[in-house]
Parts: sequence; C-alpha cells; structure tokens
Amino acid sequence: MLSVQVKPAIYPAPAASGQQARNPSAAFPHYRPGRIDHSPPAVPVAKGATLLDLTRLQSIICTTRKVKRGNALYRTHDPFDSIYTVRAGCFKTVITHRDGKEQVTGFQFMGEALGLDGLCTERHNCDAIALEDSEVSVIRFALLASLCHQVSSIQHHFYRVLSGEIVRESSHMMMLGTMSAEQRVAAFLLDLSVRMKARGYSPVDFYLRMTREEMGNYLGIKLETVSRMFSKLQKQGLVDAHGKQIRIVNPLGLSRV
Amino acid sequence: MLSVQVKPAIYPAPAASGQQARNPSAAFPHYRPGRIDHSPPAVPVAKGATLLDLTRLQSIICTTRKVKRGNALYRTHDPFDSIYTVRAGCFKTVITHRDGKEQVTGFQFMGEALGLDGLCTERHNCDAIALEDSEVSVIRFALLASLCHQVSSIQHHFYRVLSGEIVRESSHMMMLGTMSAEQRVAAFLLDLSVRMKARGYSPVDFYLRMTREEMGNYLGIKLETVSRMFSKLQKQGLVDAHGKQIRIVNPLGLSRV
DNA sequence: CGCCGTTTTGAGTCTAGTCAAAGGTGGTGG
DNA sequence: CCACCACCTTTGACTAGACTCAAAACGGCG
Repeated sequence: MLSVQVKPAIYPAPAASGQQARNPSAAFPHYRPGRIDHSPPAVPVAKGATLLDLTRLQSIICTTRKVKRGNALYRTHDPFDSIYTVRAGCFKTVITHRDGKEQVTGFQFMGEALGLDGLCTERHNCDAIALEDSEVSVIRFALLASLCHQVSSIQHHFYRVLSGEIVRESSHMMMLGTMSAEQRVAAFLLDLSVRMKARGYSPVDFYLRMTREEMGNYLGIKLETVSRMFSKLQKQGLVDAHGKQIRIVNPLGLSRV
Repeated sequence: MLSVQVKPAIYPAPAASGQQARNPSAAFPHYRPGRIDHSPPAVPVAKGATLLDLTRLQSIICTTRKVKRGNALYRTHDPFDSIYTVRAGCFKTVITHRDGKEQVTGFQFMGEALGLDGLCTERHNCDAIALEDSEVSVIRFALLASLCHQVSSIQHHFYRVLSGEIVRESSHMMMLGTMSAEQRVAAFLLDLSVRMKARGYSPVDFYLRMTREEMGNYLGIKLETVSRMFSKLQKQGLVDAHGKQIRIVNPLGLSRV
C-alpha cells in the first residue's frame, strides 16, 4: 500500500513548551477506524493510489492556514467549502445547544480530519478551536470531489474517512452511555496513547493539550471529577500525572479499570 | 427539487398491533440533518436528479429483505457489502464492548439508512436488530458506488447522508454528555415526534416500538429511571403515556424541560 | 385463564455534582 | 530576571440525582 511516513519512529520528548515538531508530509486525513486499530505510524493515503494520484492530491491541498491558540478554524453556521487536516498542533470540536450548553465532540491531532460535519447542510455544524498554535491543510471540497470522481481509490478512501468518523463517534457514545467516571478517564488516556503511538510519539508519555474542563466536557463529567479520577488512578499506580504531563505506568491495568 | 412522496399527509392511527402501513416508494435513505430539521413528509432523492437517475436508482435496490422481530439484519464483524434503507418496521443499532456492555446507538424508522458504519473497515461495526417484523431495501455498495460515479447528484446526496449521520451522532453525544435524565427523555420524545411528522404520522400521538430498557440504554440511563421520568412528565401534564402509547400534550413545555 | 416479559413504584445507597478555598502554573510586562 | 496576574488544578464537605434491589401491577399471547 502506498503511504506517506508521518514521523520517524523515534520518540522526541514532548516539548512542554507547547510547540510540536511539524511534519509537512501529512497529506491526507488519517483513517483511524475506532479505538481498536493499532495502525503503524504511517498515513495510508489511498489503497492502490498511484504516484500520479498523489501528485494530484498534493495539488488540491497546496494551501495551508495557521490558527492561533484559542481561535476558531471555523464556527457553527459558517458556510462549508473546505475540509481540513491538521498539520501541526491540535484542535477541539464543540457543539453548542441553544440553551448555551456545550459538548466537546472530539480532539483532533496531526493527520486527522476536520470539517466533515459541514457536508450535510453546506454549513459547519460545530466550532473547531485550536488548543495551541496550529496549522491545517485546506482541501477545497469541490476540488476533492472532482478528484474523487477521477480516481476511484481516493473516492473509496474518502468514503472510509467519513465512515470512520461515524464509527469513532459510536465508540464515544458508548463511553458516554455506559462508563463510570474512572473508566472514562482511563479509556480517554488509552485512546490518546494509541493515537500518540500512531504518530510516532511515545504511547506512555505525553503532554495533554486540553484543560481538565475540556476533557471533562468531552467525557461527560465535571472538571473536578476528572481531577479526582487522575488522583485515584495515580494512587493505584496506573498513571503518573503532573498537571498536563502524563505518564502511563501500567497500560494493561488501565485498560482493566 | 425532485422528490418522492413518502406518505399522504393524513395521520393513520398507529396500529397498536405492530404492523405499519408499507410504502413501496421510499427509494433512498432520507436525509435528516440533526434534530433541527422539520422537513416535509417527502424524501429528497437527490438534488437535481433526473428521471433517468431515478430509474437507475430503482434498478440497484430491486432486492428487499424481510427481518423478523428480534432478528438481526447484520451483526458486528459481518462482512460489509450492502447498505440498507428501512421500508417498513423499525430497527435499533447496538454496539457491544468487549466486557459485554451494550450501547444502543440509534433507532431507525422508515426511510432511514442502515449499515453506513461498515464502509470503514469492510465489516459491520454494530448489530442491527429489528424491533418488529420489518423490511429493508438492500443496496449493494459496489453498485451504489458506481452509480455515484456516474451521477454526481447522487454522489453528493450520498456524501450528505454520510455527513448527516455524523451530525446526528454529535447531537446524540450532546444529549449523553450534558442532559439530565428528564431532559433526555423529553428530547427523545421530541426527536421521535419530528421523525413521525416527517413520515406523515401524527407528531403528537405515536406508539413506541422499543422497551424502556432499550430507550434507557440509548439515553444512557436505567430503565427504572426512564419509567420515573415518564411518570414525572405525565404529572407535569406534558405527555400522556400508557405503556408504549405516547401522546405529547404540550410540545412547547416538553422542549423547555 | 394463566404465564412471562415489561413497567411502575418504593426505599436505601452511592456516584458524581456543587460550592468553596487553597495551591500551582504559565505568560506578561516591568 | 522576577513578580504579578489570570487561569488552571486539586482537595474537601455537602448535596442531589441516578442506580440498585425488590416487589407489585400490568398487558399481551398462547
């Protein structure tokens, strides 16, 4: 399978300062089917894509956009015309209920897609906020669609990206619907671990980009509860947390919480 | 916009016996963008689709399949080769965690799509169980894909169906993450109300196809809690529930819970 | 008519939420 | 470089809402 290497498989110590190493070769949304997949640190571009396909692919993502920490890549009701992949930094997506309540629906790291929700109504359906100074590839949807039409392998890859989003959300619903607070935090850390590993970072030692409040909102619990659960997992010797710096001491134990 | 009428806009009393009136013209998954949409009782087939397109569309969904109550249309890990739309009856989709916990991720009524989760890994990712004797249109994915390739309006409609699924799941996550038990039940009834209306049934008077347990599982609460919330809403004069027969007395009040 | 699965209701328990206060951390400007 | 400020995090005490267990009532079906 043709694929683009995302990172060398060495583990740079996560820069506590906030700025991650960039990698200009993350060309297309990484296809990540739920939390089961332990994919290698490579981004499958499209099964059977030829070099020509790749050249075309590059041509439609020539633009990038920088988003400062706390700023929005797009907001709810913005007209939809592009999808994005994270090149550097990370984002959260938030939907807002009319009564003002907010729900964080996901966190997106390097190589992951943003904006797929907008396709449905031609307007974006959530806010995408940068959690640190970030950069995205901008993929104009009209161009992507025409490329999909020309190259069936890319078409199918795009279907999979969309479907993968559906599967990922199902798994999030499962968490919100059935797990205790402790299990949610444990599952969250393990999910991050898998994603860090897939990006060539250490799966046991990473720096959280989001606050306890954002985490809690994503997990459907309050920030104080998140904090208590971190303390609890720490007492059990499963993780070692100093603020946002996380070390997973016992992954197996964590998965059995 | 070319569209196919689903039902006459009269309200047949829901058959408490279990068998709904069938309608052979529900040809393609109904595109339902979240819970905001109060769409008319018509199924948009594809913006700008021509009559020729429709003929082609009919040709790929010639097969139907009947599923008896309690039986599965497909199960997790079944190989994916088709998507489905509900012609009659209704379904629930359930994902199962390795520890045996289950989460109902959705209920599907006439005109709604099933199986989109399978695209991602070529295997289905949940169980689809009939809640009553039901019938689906079987759409072989390979054929749909080739049709999408030939007819761009159908292609774009399919993108919207996929994206709509993502948006709907986001809204479900919001419910699971932020609402009280009472609000969940109220929101659930209002969602059903909108969907019933879109199908030409009464939006205030309908028969639930699922048990309290299935509802509770979907809503992330226990069956006893569902029952208590029904009693509470009834005391407030917002709904009138006799077992599975529901009458929404005060929709506005219900939306303000 | 009786059985089985479903629903309702009650009483007691426990998890997570709320409110409050103290302790950290990082970023900014002097 | 340090001090200050704003924001984030931790912890405690108390409360509220949902869960558990239990039993009775209901409803559909053979």
